[in-house]
Amino acid sequence: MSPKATCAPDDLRTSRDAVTLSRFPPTLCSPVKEAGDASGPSNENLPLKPLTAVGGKSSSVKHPKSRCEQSGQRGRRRMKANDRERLRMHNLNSALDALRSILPALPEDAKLTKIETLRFARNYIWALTETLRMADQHGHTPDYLASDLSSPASVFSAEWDSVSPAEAGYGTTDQSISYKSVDEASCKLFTRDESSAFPVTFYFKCGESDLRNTWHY
DNA sequence: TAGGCCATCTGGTCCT
DNA sequence: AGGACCAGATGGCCTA
Repeated sequence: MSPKATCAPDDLRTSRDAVTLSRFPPTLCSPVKEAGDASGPSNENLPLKPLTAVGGKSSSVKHPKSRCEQSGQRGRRRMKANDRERLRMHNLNSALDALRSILPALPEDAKLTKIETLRFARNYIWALTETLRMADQHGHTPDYLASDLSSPASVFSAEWDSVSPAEAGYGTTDQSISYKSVDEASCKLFTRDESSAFPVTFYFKCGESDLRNTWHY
């Protein structure tokens, strides 16, 4: 984006020290009403974390006079902007949590980081798409999965378990996940149909590498 | 203790 | 004018 400006007005100029000294819990500088007003229509049930020290998670920092305490329109605008930004990031984190929830479950205490979640999701979607493609090649694509294979977004993992064998007319398609580490996991997809091309095991990666260059089964 | 991750503040830019 | 989005900066927490 744009380079940072270095010519802010004196009253708002941000030296490192100034920024540091300005950080303290929003509760101390943001009227409750304003924090609520900053929310959009979908924020009421957003579980806001306890307000913490600015720039950190502890409340043990001192709270010297900061920009937040400035009076005047500019200070109020900045406070409202901070509230909106905080809310925006909370919404972003909620979306990431929702994404984590539909990815194969991780072992306890192995929550994916943000970047790992995005990379894992990308590779997982790709692997599922490959699975469908292979099943299609072997003539084992149930109707309910025979959607447009070029559109991975139309495939939801929940669907694997959502149709009974009788409904689908095929062996049950299922998956089991095992993790070698947070960075690498294998996903075994199989059916009970003996003649099927399954089981197939995909190796997922959460790291930087492109799954399409490294995957195997 | 260093490094990774995270939440938050902040100012700039773009859009409505 | 105000809101959304973005990236830089900063400090706290956690772990190897």
